[in-house]
Amino acid sequence: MTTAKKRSRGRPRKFDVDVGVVQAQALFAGRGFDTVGMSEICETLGVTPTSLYAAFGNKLGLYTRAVENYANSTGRFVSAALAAATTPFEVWEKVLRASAEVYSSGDIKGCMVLNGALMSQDAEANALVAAQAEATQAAIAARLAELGDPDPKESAASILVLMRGLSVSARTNASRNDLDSVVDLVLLAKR
Amino acid sequence: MTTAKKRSRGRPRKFDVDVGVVQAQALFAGRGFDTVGMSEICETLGVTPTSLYAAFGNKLGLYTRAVENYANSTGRFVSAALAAATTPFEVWEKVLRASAEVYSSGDIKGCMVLNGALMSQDAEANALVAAQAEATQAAIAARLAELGDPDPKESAASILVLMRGLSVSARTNASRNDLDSVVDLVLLAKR
DNA sequence: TTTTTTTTGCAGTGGTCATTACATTATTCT
DNA sequence: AGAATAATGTAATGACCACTGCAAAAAAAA
Repeated sequence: MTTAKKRSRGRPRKFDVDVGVVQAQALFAGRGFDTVGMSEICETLGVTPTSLYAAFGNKLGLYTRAVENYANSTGRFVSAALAAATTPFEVWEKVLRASAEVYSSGDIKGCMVLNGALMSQDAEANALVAAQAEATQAAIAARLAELGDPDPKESAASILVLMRGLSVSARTNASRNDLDSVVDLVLLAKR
Repeated sequence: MTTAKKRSRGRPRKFDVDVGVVQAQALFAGRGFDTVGMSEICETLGVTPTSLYAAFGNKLGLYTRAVENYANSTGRFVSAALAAATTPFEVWEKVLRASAEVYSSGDIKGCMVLNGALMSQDAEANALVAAQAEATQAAIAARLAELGDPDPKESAASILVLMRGLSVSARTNASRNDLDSVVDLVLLAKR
């Protein structure tokens, strides 16, 4: 669903907006909202502040695009896991296993949304990622309910607590094996 | 072990350094290293920048004192739990239950050390809390080894992943009950 | 009382932050 | 060609950042 680039009136853009969002996403995912400077983003994208603001409005606008893009790319693994699960247990299994894998792979560790909630003092930026996390939790609860879980809301809340642990640990120091061990342990209890 | 306040030469301090550390700790614990400004700390303590820098050197010096103070007060619950445990299972039980309780009580949710690692871009501040977290993990591993755990290092790593999940969740949105549910689940597996 | 030591208050340092005014340039529509 | 539109580059904006120079003030030591 890459945006169709139809030429409109006026001077053409020097840079690709979608590519810019992806580059900004990488910066924000790595260090959160506050500590990534607009000047740094400008350097990375090879664009002047004027152009950046013309394209995204302000920093929060760009961050919003970045979070949306994350949810629609990397973050898709959750809904994929939910779709693949055929029992409540499989929801736990597939979501947590995928989390451990996704969060510990690549050069930026952890989840942009879950980690982002801790990394900012900006109220609006926090609200953005908080809403995203809540939506994910709600989706998990809905799927669990569909599959007959007796207490889908509590289960979904627990899964999110565990995902946060995996995400933050991946970012700080934990190995892939450390994450898998925790998942194994939890699944042992749910079996 | 409150520092004995012996009068030395020179003009006396207008503020109590130990009290200042506690107040600064509250600010840092709530929002991390970067986003708490020295000017804000000055206002809170009722002190000018000059006095603050005379007392603590620089921002990192004050943060260091704050983290140390946290480790020696709130953070003591871990070593207390370790001392009370008489089996490897009890290490899991007492550490995780105490974590859920401590992290969800008070007005500042979560652990200053575990959350702090995510909240800063400053390399030295990060190294400080990372070292503190590693020390805690090592202490858990040592106690597990003492009590005959077959793989104390992996167990300690898992416990820290779970503690991070509890801490971050407490800070973002989770209820006490959400945290307890996860602990119950894990203990079920370890039983 | 005078000297020494330490902290204080005031006012600023250079630097970085997100954001923008202004004029210019490149494109499409008429 | 000429008007309309939307991007561009240059250069700056005020606000805030951690941090400090300097002189006055308050205590102990001489």
